[in-house]
Amino acid sequence: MGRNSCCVKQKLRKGLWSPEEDEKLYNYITRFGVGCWSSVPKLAGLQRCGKSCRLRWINYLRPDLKRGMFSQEEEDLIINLHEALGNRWAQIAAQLPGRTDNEIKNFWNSSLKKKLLKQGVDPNTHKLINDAQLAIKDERECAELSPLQMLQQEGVPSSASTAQLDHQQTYNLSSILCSNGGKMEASRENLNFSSKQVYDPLFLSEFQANVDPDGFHSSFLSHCHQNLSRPYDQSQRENHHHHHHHISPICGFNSMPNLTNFDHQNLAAETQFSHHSSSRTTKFVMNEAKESSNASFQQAMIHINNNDNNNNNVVENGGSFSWDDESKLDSVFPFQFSGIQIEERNQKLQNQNSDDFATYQLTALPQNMNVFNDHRI
DNA sequence: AAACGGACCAACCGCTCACAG
DNA sequence: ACTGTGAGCGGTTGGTCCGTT
Repeated sequence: MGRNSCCVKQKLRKGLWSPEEDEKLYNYITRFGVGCWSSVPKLAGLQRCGKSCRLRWINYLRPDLKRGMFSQEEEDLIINLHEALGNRWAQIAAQLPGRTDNEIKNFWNSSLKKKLLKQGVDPNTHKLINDAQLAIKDERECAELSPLQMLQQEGVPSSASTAQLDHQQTYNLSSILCSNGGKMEASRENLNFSSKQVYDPLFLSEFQANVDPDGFHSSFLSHCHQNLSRPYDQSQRENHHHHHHHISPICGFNSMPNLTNFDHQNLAAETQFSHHSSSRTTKFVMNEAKESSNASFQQAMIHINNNDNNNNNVVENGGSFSWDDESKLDSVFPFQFSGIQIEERNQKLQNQNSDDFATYQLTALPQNMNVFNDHRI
């Protein structure tokens, strides 16, 4: 007998969110921020559990969400990060502003996995399917071969399409290449990540800090209100369709995401939280590795950097990464600190020698609950 | 036209972790 | 040290759409 979920226990609503529910949650969060998720549904007038509200906000309502198809750059980054991090979707998502872990996870399971398999790459190990045999081979021999030679040796026809070969070479470089020591391969197992749970100290507190004093993102809401008259089913269907074709024509509370680019850009500019969270999380990951002086992790990151350099110049210093150069840390990932975030970081650096972004809390905003008491739905 | 199966994705579930008391 | 609670994460499920037979 499994235990009942919180929703069952409290006889709360489950399933898809209605536009009205979305509107309530959106209005509430934009006005008051998130104090404690478990109290949000009550205060927002929703028959949902806090968990469900949190998920809805993170995966759908957050105004900084990017929608539509994953770009080639994003796709490459996901594959590279997955190779280094495994199924740590939240950490992967932290490097892709505007994307949620759920979105990336779904994309991976429904698309990328198959894509890699088609290319003869095991999506779990990121090695060529035949690499089980390859692993048994003398590592020294492996170190002496170029990736291309190895692919050829493994029976990958030299007539394989250039694109495919390039892809394989790129994504399997760290798997195939053996460094001089023969033990520098970046794999999930030897990354030796801290088992400590990594919270992306998300947008929430930052969002709260950026909420319009009037309590509304007027551009977003006015746009939404214009569209609220759309029949739910109709808009849902249309959106589903459009989502597949990567067009976000309207903005309303439907059960599919549909922020327009215009809205997204405006709101992202206002709030900036995903960049913030990305940087923090990146810092955390970096510091974890830095502190553990784990060469494999560093190698993994360099590997990612090198690939990114090859692909789209995301990183500046892939070949000569140095942990000691704090200023370079920020350039390792494309999402920079900005504004208040820099101030915050500098303070941190001053206060505690720059080494502890992991200690950032997801600061629950309105500790003064009177704010909530004044709120009537 | 109906049935079927696959793809996609939002949402749920159960677990772990952090933290306060 | 222990316990309860809330937050967050990753795996999984279930609903919907669409293409094929």
